[in-house]
Amino acid sequence: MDTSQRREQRTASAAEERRRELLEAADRVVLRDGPEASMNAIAAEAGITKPILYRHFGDKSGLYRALAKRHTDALLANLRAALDAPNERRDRVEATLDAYLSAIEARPQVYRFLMHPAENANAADSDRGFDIGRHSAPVLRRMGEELAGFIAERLDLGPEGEVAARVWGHGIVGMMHAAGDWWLGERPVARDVLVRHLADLLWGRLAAVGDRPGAARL
Amino acid sequence: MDTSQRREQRTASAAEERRRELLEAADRVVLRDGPEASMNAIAAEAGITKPILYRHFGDKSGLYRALAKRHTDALLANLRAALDAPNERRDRVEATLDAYLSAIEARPQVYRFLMHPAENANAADSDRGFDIGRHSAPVLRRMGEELAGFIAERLDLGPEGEVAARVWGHGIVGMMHAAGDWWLGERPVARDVLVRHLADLLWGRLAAVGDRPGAARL
DNA sequence: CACTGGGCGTTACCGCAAGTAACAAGCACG
DNA sequence: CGTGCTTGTTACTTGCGGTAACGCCCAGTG
Repeated sequence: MDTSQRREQRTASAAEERRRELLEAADRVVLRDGPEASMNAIAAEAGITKPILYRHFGDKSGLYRALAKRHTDALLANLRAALDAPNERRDRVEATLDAYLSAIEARPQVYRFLMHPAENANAADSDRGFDIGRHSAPVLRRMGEELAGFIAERLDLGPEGEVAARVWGHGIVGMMHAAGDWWLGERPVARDVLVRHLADLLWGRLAAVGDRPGAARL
Repeated sequence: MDTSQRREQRTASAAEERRRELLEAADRVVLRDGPEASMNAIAAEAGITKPILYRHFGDKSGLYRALAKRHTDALLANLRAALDAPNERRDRVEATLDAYLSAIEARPQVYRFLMHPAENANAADSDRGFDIGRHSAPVLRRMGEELAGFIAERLDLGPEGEVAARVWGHGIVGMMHAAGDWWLGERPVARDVLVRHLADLLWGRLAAVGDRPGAARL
């Protein structure tokens, strides 16, 4: 069936094109109204109605996952570039922190969408309520895994190196995220100051610094 | 109006008692069904109907905030105790990490409830969608602030000490949270191993460790 | 040419959860 | 007794995610 194959290809590529358009419409709405945007609103922005969205993405979390993937891919590319530069280790760490913080500072709406926790579509947990764990946003998981792989590959951590790298990867990402979230809300200092303090923390200053002179109680 | 005062006091204390009962019923339901429990289910568990819940707590996020406060208070008390012990700094840090991880390991349902992000009742953001920042769960914010205060009080961080302490407080809490969340999901190692790796990270091992021997590209 | 199948699109609906209005009963106090 | 407050109810509205059932168009086929 030659003709039918061609037909399939053509319709398939057209469908993908359509899907991209729908994603872009969804992106506009989500960046305007936040993650609580309704499917109706997204469909309206795309000039269509709900059932089409559902045909393309299954359900809302499917749409949001597709949307999050795009932004996450872009962000990860930035971070990888910063982490992979041929500098001193400290410089690379600072550059990576700065890249992340620049991203969330420049596009807080994207940040908000990526962190909002409505994209948890696990299939095999219905019989028992045991979907504990996995509360960080997928973007954080991916960043953590990525960084873990990088650490395991580049650093000599000896035995237990695999586990240590994973702990460090997720831990460092969590540190960056929490500090960034706090900073984004209050904005008490300039970005480079924040970066320096975080790098200091990672560089062991917590262990090196002395007790406070006047601290009577301890 | 002596009698009316007494009456007020009595009814007030009775209302508080009732409120406690309602909170305990809500707690049972939430720990059984997860944070997506419906107000109907909670009311049923308490043996009443919805409007009474709304009279007591305003709305669902009010109820959840009251519920979260209890658990957060308890958790913070534990952490404070671990952090305040008269040991070496490293021992105290490890004890605190272990206290947190023990808590989330022992009662993952509580953890799940505390981390779920449905308790965001900000009042002054309706005109513009600018409630960016503040995506971590309130429990993380509180832990971060608490730790920041502790650090600022005990450690001699020189100038910029206030800011540095806040960055570190939120950063360390975020590190602990992210690593704990990952660990709780996969459970690849025992708790004390995780604690050691996290403490190593805080103690600057990231800076101290060498490049991997076979790492050609760099 | 008539015809038929499948993708695009619609309207109209279901179920469910948050939140509210309006009303009923117990009970202390004047 | 009756008045007012708290506790409680039923029954509703609104808004969302998700779906069923149907119309349209148009490429290929006999």
